Amino acid sequence: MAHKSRIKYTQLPKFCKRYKFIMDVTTIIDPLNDAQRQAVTAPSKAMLILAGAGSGKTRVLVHRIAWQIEVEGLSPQSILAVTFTNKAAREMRSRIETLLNVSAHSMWIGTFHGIAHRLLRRHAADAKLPDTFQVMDSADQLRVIKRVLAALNYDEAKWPAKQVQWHINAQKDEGIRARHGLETGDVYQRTMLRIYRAYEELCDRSGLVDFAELLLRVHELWRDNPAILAHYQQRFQQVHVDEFQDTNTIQYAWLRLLTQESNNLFVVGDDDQSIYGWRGAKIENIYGFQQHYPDHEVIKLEQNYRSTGNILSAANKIIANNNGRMGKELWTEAGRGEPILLYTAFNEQDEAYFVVERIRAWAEAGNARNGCAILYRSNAQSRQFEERLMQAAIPYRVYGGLRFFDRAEIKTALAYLRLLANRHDDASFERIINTPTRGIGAKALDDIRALARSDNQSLWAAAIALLQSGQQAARAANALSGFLMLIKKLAEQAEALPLHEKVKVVLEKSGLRDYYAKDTANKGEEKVENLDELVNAARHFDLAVLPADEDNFSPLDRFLAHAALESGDMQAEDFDDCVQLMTLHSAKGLEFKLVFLVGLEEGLFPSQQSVDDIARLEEERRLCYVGITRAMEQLYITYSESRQLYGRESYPKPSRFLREIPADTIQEVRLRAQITRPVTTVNIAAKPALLTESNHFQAGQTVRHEKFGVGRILQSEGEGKHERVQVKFAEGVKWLMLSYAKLELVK
DNA sequence: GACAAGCAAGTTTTT
DNA sequence: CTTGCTTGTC
Repeated sequence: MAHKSRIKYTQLPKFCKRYKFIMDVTTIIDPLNDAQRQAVTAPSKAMLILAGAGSGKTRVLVHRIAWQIEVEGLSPQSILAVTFTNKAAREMRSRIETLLNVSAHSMWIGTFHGIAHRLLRRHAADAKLPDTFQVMDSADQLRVIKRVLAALNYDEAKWPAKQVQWHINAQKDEGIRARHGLETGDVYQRTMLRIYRAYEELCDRSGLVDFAELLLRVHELWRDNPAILAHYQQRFQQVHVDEFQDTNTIQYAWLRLLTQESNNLFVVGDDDQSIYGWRGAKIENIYGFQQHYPDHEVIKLEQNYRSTGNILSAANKIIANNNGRMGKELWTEAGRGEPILLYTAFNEQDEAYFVVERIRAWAEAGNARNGCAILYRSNAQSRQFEERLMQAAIPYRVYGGLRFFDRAEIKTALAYLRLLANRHDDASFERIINTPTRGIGAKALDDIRALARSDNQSLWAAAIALLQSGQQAARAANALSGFLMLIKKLAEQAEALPLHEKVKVVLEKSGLRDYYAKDTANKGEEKVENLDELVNAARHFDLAVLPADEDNFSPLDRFLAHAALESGDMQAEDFDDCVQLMTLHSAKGLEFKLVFLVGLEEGLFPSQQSVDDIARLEEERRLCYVGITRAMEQLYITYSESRQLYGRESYPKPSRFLREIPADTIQEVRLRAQITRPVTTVNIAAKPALLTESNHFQAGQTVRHEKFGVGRILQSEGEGKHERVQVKFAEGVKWLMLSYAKLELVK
């Protein structure tokens, strides 16, 4: 494909007139600052955009793509844009549509996995996959691994399935196949290799593809089929990547194959926000990029449009403690804003109490609750905040729970559908052969498995063979034949129906819906509702205007792929007016007017498992940087002097990250005096306990606690709701909040 | 096949 | 302390 003559657009206004889309060009260019504009209008070559938090990275991507189409004259089909999450892909697509006022559906905008899946569907045969291949999510994968372990007779206690899964995925992420492994390693290596091999065989026979496999397969497809690779190299004139610092080895290898001829790779990322090293993301890819594309250009986006000066100053100072950064300093035209507020809690309940109290006041001042977030390092921390919020009757929403498509009943229903799509899907076969129970027990299943293994065939084929052999007892044979007939009948009945009718028929005729309806003990009612919701989801799928499809997906295939690849989608709704609770990891990419960064304690944040390793500690620091830069107007940071951990009281030290915050950006909240006063970075840890005359309790008094028994008050501090006392009980010294500990004066 | 008791473990998560 | 999972019993 011949390249059109290209003009440099650095001096934009002069050239505008040459184009008929003058309006569009100004809408594309005008809202950008200099660095952004430079990135958007750069000629086609390898570009690395280092985009700090809140510096408009999505804007640059969106405007860059618009620029390519409107000014460079590229057709939408020649645009590829890759993201990590479906949410990011959706947002990019819709923003392009808004900006250009055209449909973007002919552009390939999607996740690495979504795009890989699409490619594999198109080139299934060349990728050595059956047309009917199905995508497994990680729960499916875990089940398959458990099966493999059982088949190989490995003790699950010694070889935990989770660990095996982690190992296999790590291998695939590095592009390593089981056949590449050597038998020479130690027992661990050899065993893992054997399991990996058996797992690969099973997946191949069942037509199952896990997430890592999607990427690896596409890499191999392109590597081994130069004609196919050349086709896509020519088709995609511009390749855009979001969150480049999160790419792993195979994803980057895949991008390089695609762009090695034209160097047409435009990546946006932030080394300071790389927080997924633990799951294979290679921050090194940013450095690799500079070597692999020698003619690349680097543009830094450092102007921040989100946060106040104080917040940015703290973020800059903290991240400056990391080594080997690309180097970047955020700045803003906005003023310094409010100081960051630091609260030292006595225990985790006090911490929650304080946070919720501030949220209540903030909401009462007329702010929308969903503009406010509580961010924590680990999920377990959410509980006390939830309890407090519930007591205060403040609606809240916790991110990261069980997702719709991950629910057991949904997975079972999907297994029926998958077996209809592909009879040799062993994982689905096993899941549903006796659910609902139909008298097929362990014996029958063992026989089927044995036959499948000896004849190297799928469980479905083996089941038919077993039945025909007539070796089973009449009862078992009847049960098995009943199951096979059921699937055959379902397939016939559902054949011509629209998707949602298919789902409905499957739920009814399989007896699955009845099975849960009768199960009153285990929230069966809720499960039935979920199953009905699945029918609904399928109906939406039917109604959605599917873009004219170049690929040969059946609606059922699409639906199943959607369930595996976009399982998070259904929980994204329902924002309402809720306080947002989430981990720091899930907060990446989001912003809130008011942010509470809680639990800044050594051992918790940074996490205990990370403190001995510089690389991991630096990732924790980046996580802290991510957390701080979520805040737009006001940031609170809290830590507790005591915390219940695994049923034990612990007395953690304040997080080292606190000491990295410049003193002139932060103030300590002093409830007792109802004022805030500046705090120096040195004395944060050394907070003297204050001895005060208290309303009811005084040092020296003896009190009774319903759980700890009788004790003596050592000291007290705080007033009103925040009054607390330190009491020496037989089992130790405790700080108690008078507002919840029901203390009784003994004398 | 359902249910209870016993036991071990206990960051971060998307696809 | 909690949760989730395996084990054992009816």
